[in-house]
Amino acid sequence: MLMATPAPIATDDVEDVSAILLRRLRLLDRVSGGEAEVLRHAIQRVELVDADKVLIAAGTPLKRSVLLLDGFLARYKELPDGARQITDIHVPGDFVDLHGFLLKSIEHDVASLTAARVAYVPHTALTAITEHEPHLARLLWLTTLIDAAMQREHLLSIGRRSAVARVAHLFCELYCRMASVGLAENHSFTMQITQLDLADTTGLTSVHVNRMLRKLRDDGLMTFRNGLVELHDFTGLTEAAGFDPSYLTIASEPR
Amino acid sequence: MLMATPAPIATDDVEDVSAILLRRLRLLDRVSGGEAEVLRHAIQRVELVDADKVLIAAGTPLKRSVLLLDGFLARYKELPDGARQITDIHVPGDFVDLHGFLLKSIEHDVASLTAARVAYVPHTALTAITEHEPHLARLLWLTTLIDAAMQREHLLSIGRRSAVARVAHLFCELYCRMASVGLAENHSFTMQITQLDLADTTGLTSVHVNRMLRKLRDDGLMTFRNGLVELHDFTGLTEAAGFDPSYLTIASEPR
DNA sequence: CGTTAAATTGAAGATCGTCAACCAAGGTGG
DNA sequence: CCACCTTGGTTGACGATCTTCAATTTAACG
Repeated sequence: MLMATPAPIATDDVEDVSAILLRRLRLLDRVSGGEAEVLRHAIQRVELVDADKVLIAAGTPLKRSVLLLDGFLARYKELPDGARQITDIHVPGDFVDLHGFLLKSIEHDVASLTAARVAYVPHTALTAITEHEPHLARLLWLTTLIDAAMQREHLLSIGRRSAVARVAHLFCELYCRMASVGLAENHSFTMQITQLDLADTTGLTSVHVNRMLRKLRDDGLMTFRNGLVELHDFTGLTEAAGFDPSYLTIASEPR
Repeated sequence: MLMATPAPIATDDVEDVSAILLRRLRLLDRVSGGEAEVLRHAIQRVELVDADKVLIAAGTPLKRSVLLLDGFLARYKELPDGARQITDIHVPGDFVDLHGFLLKSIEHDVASLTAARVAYVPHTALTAITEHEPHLARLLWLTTLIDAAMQREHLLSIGRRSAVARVAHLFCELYCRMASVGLAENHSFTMQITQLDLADTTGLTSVHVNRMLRKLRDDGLMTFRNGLVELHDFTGLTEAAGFDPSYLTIASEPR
């Protein structure tokens, strides 16, 4: 993962690039060697992007989709008055705008929250997968459905949870997602995003997020400082959040 | 559609049953005669349900998916304290829990808001479509992606819009969706849901929804009484809502 | 009619936002 | 090398929006 202190990043190791996606898909179902090979060939180019760059502007016609390898991306919508709502925060291994494959253009922006490394998959390759690899196609479809499940949990948070619970819930979810791809352990991970990003995700103001983080810190549940997330009392945090990860961990049955 | 005053409902006209889904899909792309035939055979049973019935409880293993023919269904999540958040309101023609096909079980409940008529599609038929009808499979996938796009707009509403705007936006969206399947015209449609349902959708209380409806009525924008929705000043309402329907009307390109 | 669910309105209070000031850290240029 | 500039974080005071509580009205229905 990208560190606060610069770390060497391989930019063209395609083998490694497909690995994180495979790891993700294999949490959902068996992926055959042939399918893995098809995925490997579908991934075209690797690019580095700085923090706070718009990768995809709403409405742009799309011919390829973005796979996130390192760093954090966000999808968000904006109101005329400038208010921003982040609908999804993406972690490495996420097929960020796979839905753009069939939507042809997306109605929201995609931007980097931190420096990031991404790969591109042309839509022609995805069409071919739906034509010749139905099982793999179902798995890719499934990843977009899990995205939607996370959006629904997000709706529950913003619509019905208190401000503290929203912030706590977000970190519970991010920890689980990071851990599932091997980027978090011991209830800790690094994430160089701002409190304003958290506010735009939780539907709060940065001022209020700051107060809620302070409360969580005072209660000994977690800290978030300098991009380091530490969940000191994970059980207590999940209770404060009303967090139940079942929407993330899908029962493993053949698809 | 189901009326306040009972209307005759055909319960076994399978031809008619596939028609509303076809109409929906044909808004998105060309559907061949062969594909239409496959869909017709995929639809198995038609059932009537009363208002306020849980059709699918969260976590139940699923072997079939629900197609809504008449009336209104909702998908929602609940908090331990009983607070409810509706994530999606479904209108006739919606493939309500198509995502249950690959998720195998869904993490939220599906219930009827009004009396409704539904049809079932077995998952074996859907698997067959992904195996033998890739283009049709892409169209079905696309409908789940449009659901997710509506959820994102919903997130923007709850996270960043004022209470009046949220209510106004919801009715703008429902009108457009009803009109697209021929169930609304002249900026009016019938919908026998309660103000509590609206509250659980918009993340407000029923008391506050009531006040916002009053404001919209006083401003001459719309009325909602006895299940009759009338958008007296649609332009004004879209302005109050910040409504832009582009997330619903997908550019028609081959998929 | 009597009963129930839903809508309506008022009054009071809590949560969260706004405004404003200040601090800390890191980068830049004179 | 250090002033200074920018970005992000922190805190307090105050106010607005929305919730809560409660009472009353309306509508639907046997």
